[in-house]
Amino acid sequence: MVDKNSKTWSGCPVRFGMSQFGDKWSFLIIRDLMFKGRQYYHEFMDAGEGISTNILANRLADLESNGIINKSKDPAKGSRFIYTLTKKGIELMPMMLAMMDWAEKYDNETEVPADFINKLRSEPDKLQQELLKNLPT
Amino acid sequence: MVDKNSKTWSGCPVRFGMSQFGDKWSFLIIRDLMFKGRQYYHEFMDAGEGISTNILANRLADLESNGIINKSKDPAKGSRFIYTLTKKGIELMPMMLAMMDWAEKYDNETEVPADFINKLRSEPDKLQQELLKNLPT
DNA sequence: GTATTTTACTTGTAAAAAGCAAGTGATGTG
DNA sequence: CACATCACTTGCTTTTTACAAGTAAAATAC
Repeated sequence: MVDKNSKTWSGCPVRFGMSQFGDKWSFLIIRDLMFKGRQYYHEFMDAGEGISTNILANRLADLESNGIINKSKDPAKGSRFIYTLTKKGIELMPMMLAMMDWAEKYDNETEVPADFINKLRSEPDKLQQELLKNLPT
Repeated sequence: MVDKNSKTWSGCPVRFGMSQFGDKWSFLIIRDLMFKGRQYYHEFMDAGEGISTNILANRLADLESNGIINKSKDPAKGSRFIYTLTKKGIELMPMMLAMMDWAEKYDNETEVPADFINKLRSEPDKLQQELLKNLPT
């Protein structure tokens, strides 16, 4: 029996994962950081998903609090912040790629480029290395 | 721009995935079916997670509607139903295993057996075959 | 054949979370 | 100094989740 009102839901990996990043907006933020090159609050806002400003702010705070993303002042422009994935966040990549692999099979209207999927299935480690290289640090 | 009020959120794999199974209770149901050998409504209720009956009923209906699980009458006892993963549901296993792999690193209180994790990392395909063999059909 | 139990829910309501629109404050620019 | 940019906060509404009680179909006991 777990105390479902506690925050971390330790013990079971699925339950723990859900408590750390397990709602759709968090998944989409991680997607944007990991694959879309987005790193500013306004870029998440402008991703076209329809998120509300208070929800975005809240999710970014949760992800930072859980150690999945890092928030720092933009040295070039002090009025904005740069969000990046931490090591803990970057290590979600295998799970994200597995989700994309699955979704490509079952979404009739997927927009994932065919060569991305081909590479994901034929050379997964190489694709992951390339994606990791593209991440800002 | 997507219509976030529509149900399927096609196009982006992460968004699509979230629309198909993307809330914590759905993940926990899939976990129970995939790894815990649970297949009846009362078994999900008794898993000790604290889910409400209307939420469980609603999530099972959604997962069935999305083609991820199958619901059928128990031939041995007509007053109950058997839930099983469909092919579409079973193919979520790589993602679930990747989530478990990640969680084992970051949950200080994980209860996953060490030999399960060792096998997941040293012989992932073999572990998956064994898990698949254990699933009811 | 009837009463009771089992199993899977449904219903009504309260609490919590999500979402909307407007507003605020720190920082930058002209 | 006025205005723009950027990242939120606030107050309120709507939706979802959770709680507790109730219902119906099927099985079991007698």
